[in-house]
Amino acid sequence: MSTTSQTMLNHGLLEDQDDPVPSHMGFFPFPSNLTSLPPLGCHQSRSLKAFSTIPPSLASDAPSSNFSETLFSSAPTKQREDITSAGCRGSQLLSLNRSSANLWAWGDVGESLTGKRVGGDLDHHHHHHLGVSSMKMKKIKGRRKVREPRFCFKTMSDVDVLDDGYKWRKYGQKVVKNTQHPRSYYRCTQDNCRVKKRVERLAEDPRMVITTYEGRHAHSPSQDMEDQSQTPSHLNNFFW
DNA sequence: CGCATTTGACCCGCGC
DNA sequence: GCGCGGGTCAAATGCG
Repeated sequence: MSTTSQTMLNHGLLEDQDDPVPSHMGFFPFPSNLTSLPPLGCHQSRSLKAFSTIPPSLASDAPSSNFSETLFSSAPTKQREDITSAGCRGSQLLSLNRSSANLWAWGDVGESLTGKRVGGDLDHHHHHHLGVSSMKMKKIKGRRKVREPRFCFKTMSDVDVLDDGYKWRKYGQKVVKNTQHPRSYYRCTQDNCRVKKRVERLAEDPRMVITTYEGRHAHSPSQDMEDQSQTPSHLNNFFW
């Protein structure tokens, strides 16, 4: 069982992307047991989007569930793993550094934020090997890879897959090195929606679930969440 | 029977 | 160039 706050949060992404997405689309409803948001203003930072603190303004609103910490991040996997494996007991702003190994991810976010020039190359890049459908999204002129912006957060939950209002289909599972818990890979079941998410448990504290979203939904949650998403809330209008 | 999950194989990038 | 590790595919399997 996960924690039980009924608060439904929508996060919107405003960055231009290669995908033509209606402005009202692309929201990230966060799991119902997620009780905090990153501090306002985080969307202004292009190099750092990791938060582990409950904003003071929201902390008092947080239900007294066993929620303990939420981390938002657009950090690429390796960095995120470094963070989590380095110990998450603190509630401090997490420092993320670019690394050459992860330029693709940062590059994507940065470019999409600053100017965008991704679309053309991307759509016309051809591919003929196995594993194409998603691989095609990753290469630009053989060097730069393209990834959707990522957001990860950490939640204390007994269930791996947090209910965020979207339907997900599992497409892979992988044992991560130095971890006894496998990482699961999910894809949004909606047609033409390439949003993926990755779920894993923290090695140090298996009670903590790390969920990483990648991409933007090109549709609404279209489920029983719709009602809640329309509930007026100062949280619903938060944007990265 | 249709859809979701499982799981081994494969691909790719990166570091050495 | 090779090995490793992460990410994805897709056939097999499970399940309602």
